[in-house]
Formats: sequence, C-alpha cells, structure tokens
Amino acid sequence: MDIQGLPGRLLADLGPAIASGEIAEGAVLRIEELEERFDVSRTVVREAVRMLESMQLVASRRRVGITVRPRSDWDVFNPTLIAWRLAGADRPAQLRSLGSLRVAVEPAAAGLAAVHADDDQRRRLGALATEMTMTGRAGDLDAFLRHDADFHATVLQASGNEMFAHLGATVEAVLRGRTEHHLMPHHPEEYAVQLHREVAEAITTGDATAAERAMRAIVTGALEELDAVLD
Amino acid sequence: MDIQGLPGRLLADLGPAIASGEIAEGAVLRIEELEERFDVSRTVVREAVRMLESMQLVASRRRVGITVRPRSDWDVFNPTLIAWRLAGADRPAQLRSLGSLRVAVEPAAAGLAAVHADDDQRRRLGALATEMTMTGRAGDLDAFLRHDADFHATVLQASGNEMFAHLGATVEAVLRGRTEHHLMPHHPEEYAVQLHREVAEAITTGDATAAERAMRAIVTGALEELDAVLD
DNA sequence: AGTCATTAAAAGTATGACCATTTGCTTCGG
DNA sequence: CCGAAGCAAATGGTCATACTTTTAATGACT
Repeated sequence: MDIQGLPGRLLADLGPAIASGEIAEGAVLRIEELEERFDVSRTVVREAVRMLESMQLVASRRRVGITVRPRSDWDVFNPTLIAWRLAGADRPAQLRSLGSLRVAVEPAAAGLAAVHADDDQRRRLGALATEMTMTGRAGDLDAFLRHDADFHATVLQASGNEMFAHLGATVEAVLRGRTEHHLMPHHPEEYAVQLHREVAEAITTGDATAAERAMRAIVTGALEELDAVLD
Repeated sequence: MDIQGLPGRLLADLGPAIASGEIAEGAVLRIEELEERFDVSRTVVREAVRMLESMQLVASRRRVGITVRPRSDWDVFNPTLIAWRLAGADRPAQLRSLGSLRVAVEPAAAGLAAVHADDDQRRRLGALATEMTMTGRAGDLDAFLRHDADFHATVLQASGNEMFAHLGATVEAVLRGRTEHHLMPHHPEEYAVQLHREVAEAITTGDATAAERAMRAIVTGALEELDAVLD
C-alpha cells in the first residue's frame, strides 16, 4: 500500500512502532537523532515526520522535539494506521472496532444498494454468492476469502455512498486477517453463506429491508464469532 | 484545525483547490512551478505535497510531475479533506455522504452507549438535553448548536468504540454547517429536541433498543430535512 | 516497422548554513 | 529571599544549491 522512497522506510519503521505502543505516548524524538539512526538526511526525516503528523500520531514543537500524541488524538480512520494496527500488538482492539463499524455500516449499505445498485453490480453479487457457496463447500479458503471480500466491497460500492465505498478495502483487510490467523472454520458455515445469497437476492429484487436484515445477520454473526475467539 | 508553517499555507491553498475540482483530476503540477508560485523553497513544497499524497489527493512520479488522482482514490475519511469539501463546491455531496454515515453509525453508537456509558456521561447527556430544550425554545441558535454537537459527541464517545468517538468532530462540522448556512428553522423543532431527551433517558436507564430507535429517528429526520433543502 | 541506446526532464536526496521560537537559567533589582 | 527581566542554548523551520536516480521520449540503427 505504501512504498515510497526513503521517507517510506522511516514510516514503515516508526509508524508501526508508535501504533503498537512500543514508542509510548509522550515519547520524544528529535530530528537529528532520527537522521543518525536511519542514516538519512534531514529532508527525508522531515517528510516522514510530516506524514506521521498528518495522521495525528505525533506533534512537532520547537525547542521540544517530536512528541508522540495520545492515542485518542490519532486519526483512527486512516487506512495506513489501520493496517499498522492490524499487523501489530493491538490487532484485537482494532478488529473489535472495525467489527462494530461493520455492524453499523454494512446493513445500511446493503439497504441502499438494493435501491441504487446497477445491473452489473446485481449480476456480480449473484455470481459472487454462488462462488462463495462452491468454494466454501470445497474448503478452498483462499478463493472463498477473495469472493467474500469482493462481495462486501461490491455491496459497499453499490450503496452509492462514496464513504461507504471506501470501507471496502478496510473490510477486506479484516476478512484477510481473519483467514490468515486461522480464525475461520475449515469450511465456512453454510448458514453464513446462505445469508450472502439472501443479500444478493434481496439487492437484485430491490428489497431494501430484506437486504439490510440479512446483512445485519452476517456482520453481527461475524462480530460474535470474533468476540468468542478473542479471549 | 491545520495551521502549520509554510507547508500549511500551500496546503490551505492547494488542498481546497483540488478538493473543489478547480484543479481537475489528472492535472499535473511541478515542484519548480509551485516553488515560484508560492515563493518558497523546494523543502516546503515537498512537505506540502507529501501531505496531499498521504490523503491520496495526488501522486508524484519522476519525469512526470505531481498528478491529481481521481476522486475515487481520495481518502474520504480524512478530516482535513472533509473540512475542505464542506467549505467548498461539493458541500451538498459531502453533506449527503455524511448524513448517510450518521444514519448508519449514530443509532448503533447510541445502543452501545446505553450499555457502556459511565455515570458522568449519562449525567452529561441529561443535562445537555435539558439545555437543548431551553435554548431551543429561546431561539438561541448558537448555544443550541453547541449543546447539540456536544450531545452527539458525547453519545459517540460513550459508545466505547474509538472509531465512533472520532466521528464526533465530523458530526459537529455537519451541524455547524447546517446552522451557518441557515438550513435550520429559527426555533428547532420541539419534536427533534424531545427525541434527544428520549435518547438521554434511554441511555441513562440502559435501554439500548430505545436509545437506538430514538437516535435513528433523529438522524433519519436530519437526513430527510437535508435532502429536502438540497434541491 | 520494430528494437535498442541515448538524452533530457523531473522528482528524490544530501548538505550546510541560517532563521525563529521556545524554554530554562541566570542575573539583577526590589 | 523572591520575582521579574533578559540572556543563552536547544531544537525545529526554511533556504539555496548541487548531485543522483528514474523514466518518458526521442532518434538511430537494424
């Protein structure tokens, strides 16, 4: 997602360290120190710091240094930050947050999609639900994941709301994390897959209420499973 | 929200211009050109560009320049970008997007708040609802706005979900925009205010379902009013 | 016409100097 | 002894310039 020159290297090192709490709130970095530590020029350090600053991870003050801001200030919707946290120590907390967000957003998106989806999207959802059924039965978790993520992204897209649409990538990250960390049963539950078929059906027929209800069942189910696993 | 040195000046100029479409998708900027145009050094230009880049507004490529990315790539959850769009040409679209987001998120947040709010937050909500009633009757729109925004921020905070909590500032921006642009009746509707009292009551007594329902009525009402006005 | 080498344009990086601001300390006066 | 004024050092902020690397475009040679 983020591969850009030398500042990128600093980011890829500092960002996760801050996100994971390894570099604690209130810790102070100095430009000169970073220059030496990474053996790069001031220019590069400053650009990396600027990016951290624009995520509200740090604040830079003269005569003081670059201080790590309290977590409550962080721009928790920043996709890069989300990725770092998903990869790091507070995966569980991040997954729970995203789980709640999904419960709020995806049913609404499904309802809107039933009204706004174009023909292509409706076809696509049907096809994806079918694929999920088949790859699920076959136990092909990789393919299943791809289709699952694609399904949810398509629904979010079809909602016609740009902000919902942008959560597609985030949802994919959540789903991927789930399979990669073996939080999935070997064969996805037939019931969950059936709910996806219901969502596709409802969106195709333009039944907003049914789409919303079925999607709510999916995401609340996912959240419950998640809560069950994270103990 | 964002006032930082010279790069900040560039940002405050370029960002809104891009966000409003004044600088169109695919347009190409060059560092040297920006240096001259704003009479600043390369360092400053590069840092400003870095920030635009981290919002996915532009992409920088060697031998080509800094190109404005398609809107679909933009990080639409970035608070700075939201502010720019709210202030600029596509206010309406942005307000609609945020309205839908509120409809999705705030009822869920209210439901969670009924479970997770601490004593202080419950007291605060009750007090704010009372204030809204009084300032609403008095027609003091400024004070009403403050309490309204505070109310919603508190509910989002009390949900216990950091991502929801962070939408507080955004919701405030939406509400402020509404009053500032005279999309509010002179005296806020008594019914809307009553719904706020209901939310406070439900959260205080721990009734998640009632809190969710009342909040849903508030935000769907707001969205309908918005849609009615934006024609 | 197609392929490969050449060239030039633009971003990326480095360096060193200087500026501006903030904080802490010191000194002076009461 | 205390407080205020002012001084000094530390640190980020800005600048100018030169060098490096990537890559699109051009043109030559098959």
